[in-house]
Amino acid sequence: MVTTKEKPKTRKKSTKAVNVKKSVTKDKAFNPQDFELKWQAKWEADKLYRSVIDESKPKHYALTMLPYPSGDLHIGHWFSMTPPDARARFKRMQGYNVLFPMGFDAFGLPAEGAAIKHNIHPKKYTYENIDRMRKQMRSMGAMFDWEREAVSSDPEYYKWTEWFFIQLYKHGLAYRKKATVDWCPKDNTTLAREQVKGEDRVCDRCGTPVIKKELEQWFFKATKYADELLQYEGIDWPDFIKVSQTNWIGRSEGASVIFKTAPPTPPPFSEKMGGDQGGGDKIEIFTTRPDTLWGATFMVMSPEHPLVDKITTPENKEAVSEYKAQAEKQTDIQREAKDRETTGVFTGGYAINPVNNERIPIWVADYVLMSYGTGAIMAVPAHDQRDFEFARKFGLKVIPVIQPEGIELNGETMETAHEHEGVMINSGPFNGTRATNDKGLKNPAIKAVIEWLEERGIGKFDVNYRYRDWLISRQRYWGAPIPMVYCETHGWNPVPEDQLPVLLPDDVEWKPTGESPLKFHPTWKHTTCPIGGEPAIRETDTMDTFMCSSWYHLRYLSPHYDKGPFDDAEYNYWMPVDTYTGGSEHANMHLLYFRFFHKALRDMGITEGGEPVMQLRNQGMVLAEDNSKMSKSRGNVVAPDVLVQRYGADTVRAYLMFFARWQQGAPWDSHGIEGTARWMRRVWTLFTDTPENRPLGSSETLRVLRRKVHQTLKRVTHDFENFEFNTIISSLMELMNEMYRAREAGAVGTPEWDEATEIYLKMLAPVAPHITEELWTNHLGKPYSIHQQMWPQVDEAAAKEDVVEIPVQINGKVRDRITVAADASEDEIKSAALASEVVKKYLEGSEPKKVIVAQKRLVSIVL
RNA sequence: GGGGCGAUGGCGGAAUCGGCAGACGCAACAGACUUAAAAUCUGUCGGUGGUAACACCGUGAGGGUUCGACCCCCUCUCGCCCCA
Repeated sequence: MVTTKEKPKTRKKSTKAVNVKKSVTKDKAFNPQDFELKWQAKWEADKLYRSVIDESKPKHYALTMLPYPSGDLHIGHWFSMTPPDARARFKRMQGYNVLFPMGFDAFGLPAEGAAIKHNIHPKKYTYENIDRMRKQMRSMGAMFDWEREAVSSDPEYYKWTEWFFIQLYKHGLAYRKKATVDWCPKDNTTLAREQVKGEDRVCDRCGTPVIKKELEQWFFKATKYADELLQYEGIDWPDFIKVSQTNWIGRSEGASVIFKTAPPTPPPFSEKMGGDQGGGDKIEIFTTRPDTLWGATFMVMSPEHPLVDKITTPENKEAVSEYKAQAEKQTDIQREAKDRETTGVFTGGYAINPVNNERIPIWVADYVLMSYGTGAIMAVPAHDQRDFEFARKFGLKVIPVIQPEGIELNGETMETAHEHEGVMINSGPFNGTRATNDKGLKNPAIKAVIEWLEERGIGKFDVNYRYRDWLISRQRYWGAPIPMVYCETHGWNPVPEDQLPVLLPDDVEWKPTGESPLKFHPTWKHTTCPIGGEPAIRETDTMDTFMCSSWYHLRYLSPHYDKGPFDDAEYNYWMPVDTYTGGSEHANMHLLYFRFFHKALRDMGITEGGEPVMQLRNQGMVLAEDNSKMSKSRGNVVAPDVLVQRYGADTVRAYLMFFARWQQGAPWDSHGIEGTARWMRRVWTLFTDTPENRPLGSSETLRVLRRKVHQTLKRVTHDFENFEFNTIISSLMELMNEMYRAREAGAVGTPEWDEATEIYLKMLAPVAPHITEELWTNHLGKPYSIHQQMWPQVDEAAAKEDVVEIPVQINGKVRDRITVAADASEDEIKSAALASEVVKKYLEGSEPKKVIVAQKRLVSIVL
């Protein structure tokens, strides 16, 4: 059947709901305080959320980043935990055996800060905070399995953190090295590269600019996994996290080339020119542009480069050592700042460019950092802007070797470096070779030069990474001790595993001296060598807390297990993590350490599989109402406790799912929650307040109701799966409005109504666990607990519309709407459209040029 | 400077595949109920013009592809994040 609607009336559904007389069977008013605590207590007593291995069910490990016990749960914690809790509950109703654990990342600096500032012991501070936060978390009504709670500062936890360190050490993945490292002068500790942020090179934790220090520290060999960490096959992670990690690892292809130092001064009458009267020391450099080797007119070494002193000639000694001294004092900010003046000094030494045997001067400049590459570079001023500026400032030669099309570069007069494609010139055998803009071996010029270098044994293909090994030592007290012992005779050795854990002593003074507080403990550090029994000294630094959080997902599996870090049976059942949720600020820190750690464990035979987490999703941030960041210091933190007291946990949970796109976040809106609270009240009323003496609803009413129920179910199921929490709530609001209409139209008492109420509560249960349990168990009289019910099945036939309204466009503008049966064919739709009065008017008797029926959703007529 | 993400009413956002832009909610306004207020209920709510029917404009700006673009392509502006 096909009909034409005469008028494209307003599309708004007529909501002329009668302002019906109020009901009679009025239950008590909606008051979440009446039942939220009651149900929380019952669920806990009944162990409703206890997750135990059940081979008969598919498992789902839903992990959410564990919090630092800062003292009070803020709205951001709720935002990061309750929507994933709802999703975990949804998964459970779908028949999965769900593990959704919680714990505390309890070591770390703030506890020590509190110790120094308020003279509270870090342990006391931490555990009091944990107690408070545990209580606050219980008010969320989340399905955390508290019997699996893990606290990283418990000896039964950090025993295994230490154990992992020893395993890494034994497998050559942990090593001690003297290096120039980043030091935060405020937190008085070294930091890993990842923990130094931004242009200003500031400490990730406190925002203080870092300085460089030469220190002997413990590192993990994360770079061993650089290439593997670049592989993301088989894991469903957001692109921006993968891009961020890829950039962080910073793989670049190029060549390492050996330059040799030349004799300091060419002896004027030597017969052995180019021979080995002095000089001949190898200087290895890495370059991503071996195609520009012929244009290398000087070299630059980092002031810390070990060869600097050797090559510096007596006349330049003073200038060089002065320069080195001032460079040492500079922070990274100063050394790497873009706008600062180029500085450097000539060493008096020369190197031989191995491709053309040119003698080129060696300079020292602090823009070359020892920590990047090899600490020395070849400078090609014609094709690198920084080298170009350096050459111009100090009057060094500029030789173009890549000629761009149509322009002739002149080394004397050019004003900027030419960093792009062209044809090779002044490059001996390579003249005329085309260099493209491609990087690495994809660039034919680079590929050809590398082959040539390899044939001659003066260089080879090489890959350089930005990524550094993970510096794990922290000069702080409140962390897991590094279980290593040093003795004069046997050097560094791990504490025997049967002596673990190395316990953190309680009686320590926390003076911010820049040295580890454990160093000043009168007895703690003194021990005996595990090899020879001689007096020995313990490592007094503690581990980076990111070490603790690299394996917490494994401790949840069996938090009290004492024969290993985790119970294999639990591991085999639950791992890997199916869904991991948390903030994206950890892209290059925790999330990278986490992946590295898992790969290392795999190679040590401790676990299987190289990836800990299959699916990762990141929530956005809840900002303050004025769009600024929420922080204690600004005093704009929204406290969930107050909201729970006022609206109930269900409303707070629902509002957090509704008020923003979860993966994006938004500024907080304290008015907005009223709308969600109103919705909850209306749901309550819908179920508890039945209007009487309504004539039984028509079959049309019931069909419309049933259709909406199943359409909503379909949508909600899809949206839970895809973390689209806001539209779950809006669909449920829509369905409730429809149910109010159906109720007024007499649907109550029909099987359709009963189905609607049942499905409604099941869909709402993951979002609002308390109100749904109350309505399900006490008002509908269904068997406890709603949280053990199965997720309903969509009845596709019921969800289908039987008539559809199709807009008709004429020359791209909607001019009419026709109503056709949902199963009308395209031809039927087409003739219905052409039969429309409005269309006829526009056609004025002529034939349309073109009529397109688009997927039975729209008709487009071109005149 | 490089990379990523984003920009839709007063606000948060919706539009599942290139096919009715603005669902759902907040705020606002009007009305019902009330001695009054709150709560609740009803209605209006992108802009311009018009009593109205309706017309035109409208998804950061400009261009392109297409019967048709919030969606795809190019250029630009702004904002946030990461890296230099």
